[in-house]
Amino acid sequence: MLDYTEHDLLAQVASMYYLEEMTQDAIAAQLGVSRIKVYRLLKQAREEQVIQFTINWPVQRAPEVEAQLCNVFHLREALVLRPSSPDRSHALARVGQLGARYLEQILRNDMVMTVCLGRSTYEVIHAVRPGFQGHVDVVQAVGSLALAAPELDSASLARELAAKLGGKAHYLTAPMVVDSVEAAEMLRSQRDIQRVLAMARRADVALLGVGNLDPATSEFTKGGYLSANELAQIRTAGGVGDMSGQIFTVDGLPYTGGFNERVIGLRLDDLRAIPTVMAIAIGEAKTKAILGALRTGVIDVFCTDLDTARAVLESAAQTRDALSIPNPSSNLRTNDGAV
Amino acid sequence: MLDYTEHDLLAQVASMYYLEEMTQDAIAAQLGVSRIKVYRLLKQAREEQVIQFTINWPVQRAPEVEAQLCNVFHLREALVLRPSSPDRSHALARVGQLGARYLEQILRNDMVMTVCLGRSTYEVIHAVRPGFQGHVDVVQAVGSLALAAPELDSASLARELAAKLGGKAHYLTAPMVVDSVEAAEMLRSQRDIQRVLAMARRADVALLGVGNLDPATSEFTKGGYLSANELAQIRTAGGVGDMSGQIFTVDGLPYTGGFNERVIGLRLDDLRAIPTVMAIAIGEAKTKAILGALRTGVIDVFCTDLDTARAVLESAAQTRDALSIPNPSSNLRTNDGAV
DNA sequence: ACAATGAATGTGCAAATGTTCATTCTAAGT
DNA sequence: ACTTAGAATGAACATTTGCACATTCATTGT
Repeated sequence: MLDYTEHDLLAQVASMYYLEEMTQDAIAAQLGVSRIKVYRLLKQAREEQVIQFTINWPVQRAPEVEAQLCNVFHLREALVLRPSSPDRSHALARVGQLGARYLEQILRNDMVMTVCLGRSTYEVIHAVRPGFQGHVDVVQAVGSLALAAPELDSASLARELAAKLGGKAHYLTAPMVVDSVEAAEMLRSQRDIQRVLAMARRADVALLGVGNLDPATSEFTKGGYLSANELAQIRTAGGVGDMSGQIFTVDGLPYTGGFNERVIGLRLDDLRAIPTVMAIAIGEAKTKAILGALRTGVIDVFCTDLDTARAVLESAAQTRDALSIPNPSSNLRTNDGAV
Repeated sequence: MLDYTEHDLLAQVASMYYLEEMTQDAIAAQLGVSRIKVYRLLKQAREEQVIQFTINWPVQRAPEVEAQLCNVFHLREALVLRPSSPDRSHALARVGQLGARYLEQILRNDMVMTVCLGRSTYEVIHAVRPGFQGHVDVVQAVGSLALAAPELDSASLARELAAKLGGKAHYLTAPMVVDSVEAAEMLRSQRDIQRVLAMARRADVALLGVGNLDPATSEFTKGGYLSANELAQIRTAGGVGDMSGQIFTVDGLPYTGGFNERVIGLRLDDLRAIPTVMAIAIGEAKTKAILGALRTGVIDVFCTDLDTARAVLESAAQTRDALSIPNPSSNLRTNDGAV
């Protein structure tokens, strides 16, 4: 961590350069240091996120679709980004920003958050702006995964978010998945882990991504915890996606094929008890996974883009038709999502 | 205002330059435009605040002093910045940031804000980050002043803030001060002005600076509405400062020498009726003005730095001693500030 | 005491950026 | 159709920035 005077100097220099638009030479002269030093301070300021660049994407939301999602899946809030540019490269970053703004608005001093892992979660956390008034502690919701991209791990995410929210990070010092149920139980009985899990359960807000068990992209396979084969088996047995490492079926029921028990982290029931669970996911490839996730009844606030939202609603309607529930008006509260 | 595709382009370019750290040449090549165009888009992106630089100052507050201020002046909240660097040049910017974060936290969708003019107000508004979830309309609390720095005028401040909060700005199309009471009444009876003033009175949140009637720096003299002489007279007659153009005495009573009636804007009584009035002021030169301001009972939330806070508390204690109120423990609610 | 290691600082140059001015395009008026 | 004001563009140049490398400074081990 950065100590007060260092941090203050970085802030000072960054402010002069980026806000007052002074040249590095001018700053150097005023502070009585060499220009190259100013250059290095600026570099450090960016690295340490003492200065943050926030892009204000033009956000257009889709209130009709948001209302539909809320009705069909009993959500408290849905945030649907209406995309414009054909270029989809920034879609996740923009949805992340949408989620981050929502988060910023609901957080209050002394709340506790819990986060899991993944790119969606990362994007939200990254888009949260520092300078929060007050302190929010952040607890890891699941164990750590040896990932290709270490910044996407739940531990680093917890750290980054805690730094932005002026609170402490609490780490779950365990792997996300272990080899046997016994090993998992053993770990869970450890004092440290018990304490952190208990804290996570009492969190005010949880932030989750939805994984879709795709052998090509799943963090499970990348981390070496599941082979492509095992994943395929799980999918055959009805698993469609996961949140916080907990796999569920397309009906939103926990997967019973014996994987979830080996995960060290919050269970779906734990999540359901958290007052505000916010989930982010985009991509039509994730349609089934998202459908299952929304039906678990875990999610209170869901954040996505228009294409995904439409695909999910479409898919939900089809399933409903297949179950021959008559006339499912989107204005009536149906019971699909409840568990 | 910026239309969607323009805004999107600016965001795109800004993201490539500041986040992905591409050179202007590379961006130009990828988008198929000239480098110079990219340069201009970047410039525009900064001007329009499509990209924003947020400095993460290590903010240290002074809770003891905050509590004292709250007690002595019956404030709902006091925000006191504990300064570190001997360099005071950034003090106002940082106090502004402190105020802005507080604002961001209390604002809710569909609220209405009202703002006056001045550098302090400007700093707060400038530090408010765009991307607010929802809409907040902003109403001018006082008429416009022909200022040296037009960006400090209430009309431009209202515009900037409204843009950031995704709402409409409502302008009070009148000068701040007119030559006679009759002229003022005439103006106030105009439909337009009546409407806007009524709206300002019903605002949920007001943002004010505290002026100290210093001939050298007062916006009144700069705007040509008061000569240095007149100002001196007002000070002799007991006026110590102003908020929203309304002058008050060190006891927090409205100044009765006949200036306030010529101002087109919210009166102190109007302000007192607004649920949340936030005021910002720093500088030991403003001690007396701030003391009077706090005693008007108008202010709910006060934002300043440590030196100023101490000076004001000191000054308040002296006045109390002079009035020989015994044993003014700071833990007891005294009655100084009430009007 | 003396080398050795590594962090902090400075130099010089190539690359990137900002600015000015002339030119081209656009569109509205006569 | 021609003119003209004003915006958008681009070329050329001055300034600023980033970086590789050299140097100094402090610290630790022998």
